[in-house]
Amino acid sequence: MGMRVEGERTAPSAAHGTRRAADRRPKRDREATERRILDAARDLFGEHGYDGVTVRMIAAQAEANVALVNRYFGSKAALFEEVLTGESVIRGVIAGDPAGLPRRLAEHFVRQIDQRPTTAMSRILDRSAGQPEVKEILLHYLEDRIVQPIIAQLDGPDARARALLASTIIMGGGPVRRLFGLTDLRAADPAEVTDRLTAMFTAALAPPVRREM
Amino acid sequence: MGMRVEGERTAPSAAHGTRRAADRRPKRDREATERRILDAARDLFGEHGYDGVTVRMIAAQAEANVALVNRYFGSKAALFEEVLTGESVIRGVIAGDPAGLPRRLAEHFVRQIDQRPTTAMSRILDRSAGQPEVKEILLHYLEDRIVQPIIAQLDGPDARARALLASTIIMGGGPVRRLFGLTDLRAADPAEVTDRLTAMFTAALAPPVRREM
DNA sequence: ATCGTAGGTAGACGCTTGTTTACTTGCAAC
DNA sequence: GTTGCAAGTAAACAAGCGTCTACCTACGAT
Repeated sequence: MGMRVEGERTAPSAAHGTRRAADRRPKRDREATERRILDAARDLFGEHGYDGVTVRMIAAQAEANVALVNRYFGSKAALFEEVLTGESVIRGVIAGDPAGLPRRLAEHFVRQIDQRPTTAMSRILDRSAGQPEVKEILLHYLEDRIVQPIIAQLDGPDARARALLASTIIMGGGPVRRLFGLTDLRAADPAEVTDRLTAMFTAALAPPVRREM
Repeated sequence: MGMRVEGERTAPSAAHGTRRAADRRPKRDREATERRILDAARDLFGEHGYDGVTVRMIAAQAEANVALVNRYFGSKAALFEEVLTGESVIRGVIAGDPAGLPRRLAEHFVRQIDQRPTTAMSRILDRSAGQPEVKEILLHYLEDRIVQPIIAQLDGPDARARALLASTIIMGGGPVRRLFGLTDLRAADPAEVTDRLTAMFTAALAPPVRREM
């Protein structure tokens, strides 16, 4: 329980002041500790969201002292921001030819259903929008990483509104997955689900058809 | 600020033990107090979600004492459940002919964008799934009020998966609205947005087309 | 008038949160 | 060795949380 594990540090981290020897791995390695904290934070924030995670949980999973979280990262919110800016999987999904964007988004969605350890990102989004202290952080992330890149690929009017409709699907996936579990969605044919989602994203993003009234 | 408002009670509440006179409105009216607490809870839970609301906030908005919240409703979670079971707007939206279901859902979505004091429900859903104590409450609500009614209207295989995809849109609306505000979505033509959402819901819910492989 | 009781209140309980303050300890240079 | 300093630790901080207990007080019945 309260025992401290000595082994299994991850990397030499050869930048401890004036370190010269190659394999020297000190028992006290700030860089490695920071990395363990960051990894634990990414893992836990992805699983439970901002409010669902305490700094003590992070410290425990990182096998580090509670005080180090704030000492190295300033505050819980700053650590959250650091985790967020480190994530950039969705960027590669959005980039590409505009015509294939709906299908790429759909495949990304399905991919998150299939593989168990999902990219922490989309799971962070839903449950973390509570406190005003992180709302701004989240807003910036979504704006820069999702909405604006999508808008850049859209032609025609109301590009922003269309991008927000697509974001609705993206952000709704988290709560649904978390509440209902993945088994129900996994039960269906993946190709079928992908086609459906592609159609949904297309409906959200496609240029407006001319309407007579 | 700390002053107590005497007037503006809402109803006579003619069931206070052996009350006989019609218009007698006591300064101490448990029924009215319960109603004020319930209204405040519905309002605040809808605005900030379960975790974002404290019983002290509820008591303050209801102009009631903090202890009364637990005395009358048992606990914060129980009050939350009461609020949830009292909401049933979405039920009327889902009921009707199956062919028009996507459009009814879309119109419901747009309606929530347009009118400012939205039905508290959909705004409660997103931010409230944190603690296990409410997860089950939420799950039951969504299952009984949304997923199962939708499934009942669907033909063909994978009805549950299709209903969950539609739920994704429904549940994604909350976070998007809360984070990005409504102005961006309101800026677009409502009829256009409704058409888009109808297409999105249709793509999620329609019976599968036969696929050759 | 008075009295019982239900409605309402103030305050504290125990707990958890994020954060900070002293303190100890390992490690490397001298 | 001894010393200096960064890394790490334990314990407390103030604030906020949901909840509960002991106490007032208004009001209908007597």
